[in-house]
Amino acid sequence: MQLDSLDNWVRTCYSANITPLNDGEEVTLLGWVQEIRDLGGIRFIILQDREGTIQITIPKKKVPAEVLSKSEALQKRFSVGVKGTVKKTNMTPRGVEVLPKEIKILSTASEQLPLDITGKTPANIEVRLDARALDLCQEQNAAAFKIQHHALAAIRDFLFDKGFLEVHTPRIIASATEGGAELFPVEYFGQKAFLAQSPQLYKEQLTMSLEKVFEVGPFFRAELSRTRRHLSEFVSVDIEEAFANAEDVMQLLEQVIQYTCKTVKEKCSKELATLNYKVTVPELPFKRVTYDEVLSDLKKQGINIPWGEDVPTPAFRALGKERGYYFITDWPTHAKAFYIKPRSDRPELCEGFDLMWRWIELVSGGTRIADKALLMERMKEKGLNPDSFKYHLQAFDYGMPPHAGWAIGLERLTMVLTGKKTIREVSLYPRDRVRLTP
RNA sequence: GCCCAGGUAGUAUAGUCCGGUCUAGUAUAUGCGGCUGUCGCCCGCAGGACCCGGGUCCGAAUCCCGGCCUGGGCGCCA
Repeated sequence: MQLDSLDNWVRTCYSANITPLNDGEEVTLLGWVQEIRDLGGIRFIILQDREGTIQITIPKKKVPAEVLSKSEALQKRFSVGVKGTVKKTNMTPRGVEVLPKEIKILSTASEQLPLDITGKTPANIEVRLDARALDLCQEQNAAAFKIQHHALAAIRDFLFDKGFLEVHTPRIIASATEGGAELFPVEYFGQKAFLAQSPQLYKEQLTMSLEKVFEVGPFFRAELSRTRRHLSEFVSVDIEEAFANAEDVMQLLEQVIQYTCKTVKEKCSKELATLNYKVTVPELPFKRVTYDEVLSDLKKQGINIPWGEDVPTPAFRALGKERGYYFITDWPTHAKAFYIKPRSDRPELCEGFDLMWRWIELVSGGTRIADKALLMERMKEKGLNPDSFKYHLQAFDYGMPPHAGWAIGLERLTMVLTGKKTIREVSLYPRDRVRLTP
């Protein structure tokens, strides 16, 4: 097929911006054919762009021959440009349609698409991910990512306002940041290297100069996880703050979450309606529950967790979904990472916390150890060799301030904000144990 | 790594328990034809599928074994 070139055409507006008030105006629309309804003497083309759809109406006997023949050649997903006149009408739900004066066919598409883009026959997530580029052309599938965009923008705005500096730390590292074997090895000019699992050590070091920092970026975990809330590559929103403790950053966190929910509720009403989901703005402060209290609540339900053990997911589920957002504090020291500060009054407990939403761990954080000797001791208790952390440990010789921080799993937060039950739905191109493409 | 469940047209499903008019049904999508106000348009026609290999049996989508692939739960964690 002979394709048209864009030439000097410039979009005058998105489809969604056209209202009956634009009656009689000439518009240039760029987008895609979503649907064609041909009734014989009249043909309706639904043109879609990022912001929505609009009907192009073609009364076959009243349009120029060129427009008629172009419109006959159209198929679903063809990329098109339409120049035409807005007409107010009571024949469409939106109250407007566009009568075309000129149509350009900018690209074509397969006759049989791998997905039903009208959503009449929804495909499974596996099939959708295999054709992700097309899948995202459906409004309800793109909606989650528009919400994610606004959520992240809100988080950034809030942190900037609180004086945080956005930083970038390495993704390629020489040794494990938190120990364990859950790293992806990479070859680095003949040396063995790894993909970073977290910016933890770097952001801590930065508190002694930049004081309040945050980073948004992908991190990598080579865990053989197989759940609806794990990815091998996920986006982390990390902060670290000098001269702060766990309670300080918990207060910051609950404000960030509240502000994000408020922003999403205000700016994404269309997307939330598309997803048929409601975001509620949580009240502050969030409930704080200690590890011991969680254990005793579970005991009342007949679930006995020996003290010191981590709380298994089924137990969290048993606690009920009416809990919403809540903090769990005062974890056993040995259950948390080596850099989490033990309580000075009761060293078997630590100043680490998790922010839960129902049974999902959304955020984890805490006061960090600022004392080098204690940090080395904790490393050894965790079976880590302090020698492999020498570049990190040396920072503690130069005036490491007391500090605290946390990390939000962006995709998990997006699940909470969109009601999606599978994390792969809120990752554009998810990576998990079995999926490496597209 | 452990434990379940499942693989049927482009997509989504029925059928599998208890083998036989299953020549594998339906919806949607696709192609062709018809229709001047549709908006999940409508009507007609057409093509299109039992994951792979082996076994049992007169006969296998259905039962058995092996393989491959996928989903869910656990653990781990964001």
